[in-house]
Amino acid sequence: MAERIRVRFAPSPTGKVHIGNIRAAIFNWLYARHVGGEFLLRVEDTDLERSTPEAIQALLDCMRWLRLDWDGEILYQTSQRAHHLEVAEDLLRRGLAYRENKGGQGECVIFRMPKEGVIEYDDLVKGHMRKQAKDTQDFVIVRSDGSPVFHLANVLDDITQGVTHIIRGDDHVENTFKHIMLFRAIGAPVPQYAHLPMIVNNQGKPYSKRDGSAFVGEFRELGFVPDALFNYLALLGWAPGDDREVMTRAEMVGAFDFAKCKASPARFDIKKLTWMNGEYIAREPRADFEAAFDARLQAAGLPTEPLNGLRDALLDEIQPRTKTYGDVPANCRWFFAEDYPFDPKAVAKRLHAEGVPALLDEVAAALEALPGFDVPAIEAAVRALAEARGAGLGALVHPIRVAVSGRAEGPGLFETLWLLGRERSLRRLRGVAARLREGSL
RNA sequence: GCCCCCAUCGUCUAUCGGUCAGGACACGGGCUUUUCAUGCCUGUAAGAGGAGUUCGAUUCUCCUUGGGGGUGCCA
Repeated sequence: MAERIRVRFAPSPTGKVHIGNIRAAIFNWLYARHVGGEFLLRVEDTDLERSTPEAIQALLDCMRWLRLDWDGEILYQTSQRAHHLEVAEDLLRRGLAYRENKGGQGECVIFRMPKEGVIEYDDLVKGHMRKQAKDTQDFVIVRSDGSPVFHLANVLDDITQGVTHIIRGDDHVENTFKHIMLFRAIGAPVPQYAHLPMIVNNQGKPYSKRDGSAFVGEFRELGFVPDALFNYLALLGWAPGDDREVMTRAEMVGAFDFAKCKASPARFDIKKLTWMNGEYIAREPRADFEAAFDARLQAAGLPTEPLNGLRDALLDEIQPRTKTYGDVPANCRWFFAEDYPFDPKAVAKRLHAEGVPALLDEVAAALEALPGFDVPAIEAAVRALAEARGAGLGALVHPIRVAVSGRAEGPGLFETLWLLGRERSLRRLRGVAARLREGSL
């Protein structure tokens, strides 16, 4: 019977989870689910300074938000310290490691790397890898202060957890040769390795917070939905081979394959992520959209009920054009509050034109005279007025829109007026006309 | 310096020797006879350079160039 495949995500909790890091988690998860193996979580909390309970909580929140469910209990690396040191002692006894005091920092334990021959392995994404022993160096496994170093702890914990496949960032490639020798020295089977290309910025350097949002929490704040972020990140370095891009979890799990993973770095493109996020939001069930939508309005100090009611009709207009939830308050504030900001560019272009005040008053009068105030009637009235003035529809539509919303874009104008309601529309139209005349806008 | 890796449109990618080098994002144009969004149609845009192997290279090999990673007490 084949051995059950086990992979792991082994982050050190530092308070914030970097997208490059979570991408590694995503690939691990995808692979585990694809092969029906186990996805383990190990918290490498050896840095006591940064590994606070809050940092660990932030990590777990992030995992849950992205629905990266793990199997079994979490292994905390600090709990393995005694074991790590025992093994170091054993390596020492067997002459595979030695003590040395270099630079007067005290004695540390150093692992011996081979002096001749070659170390090689087959990387699931990078192919055959080899390194001459002469190009390697012995390395510290226990610091002079008695604490185990990453290399030792990492390898031992992988043995303890029965990890069969190590899927991690490209920055660990060099460590792999060291780790392989450690596995051998300890007498444990060497796992399979898969090194994922780095996520880089426009300069081709590792993507960092200097390049924009780099932590999962920030994307959450900005109003990206977890499935979109997951989907986008999964596509950085992997493609199913056909032209699918927006995919469900099940589709991604089904199609995932290291043979389709690229070995070259991938640039992070916020524009494409934003597009994909819009795709996900547009397809969300209305209840989900409403929950996120309301939360954003409330956070901005706005009511969740539009000034003129008609909430469902309003949401029909808003949902398909929402790219990120963070944009919600600014994009539809005028439907929920009487005070709404005017975009200076829109004002300059559409309102600061000859005859606009008179036009707005005329529109108001026409709308006021309407027997009923519904979309077809509004449209007919505006069109009739345009014709009477011998003007194009655009000459009326744009100033009206900016007057009632302060912005140059939004739902269709006739729908916008209807959603706003007659009284409010008239008041805004006349109010803006007056302000334009007195030069206060 | 030394070691390792990488290289297709601006970006993410498809192509597993023979393709009009395809798709998506972004950008431009058009239509849906108002904006924005959506949808549909459409345009611009790529195999870093040089050898070699081959009837034939984006694809295989080598070199150069460029980029990235690593280089004994970060992880």
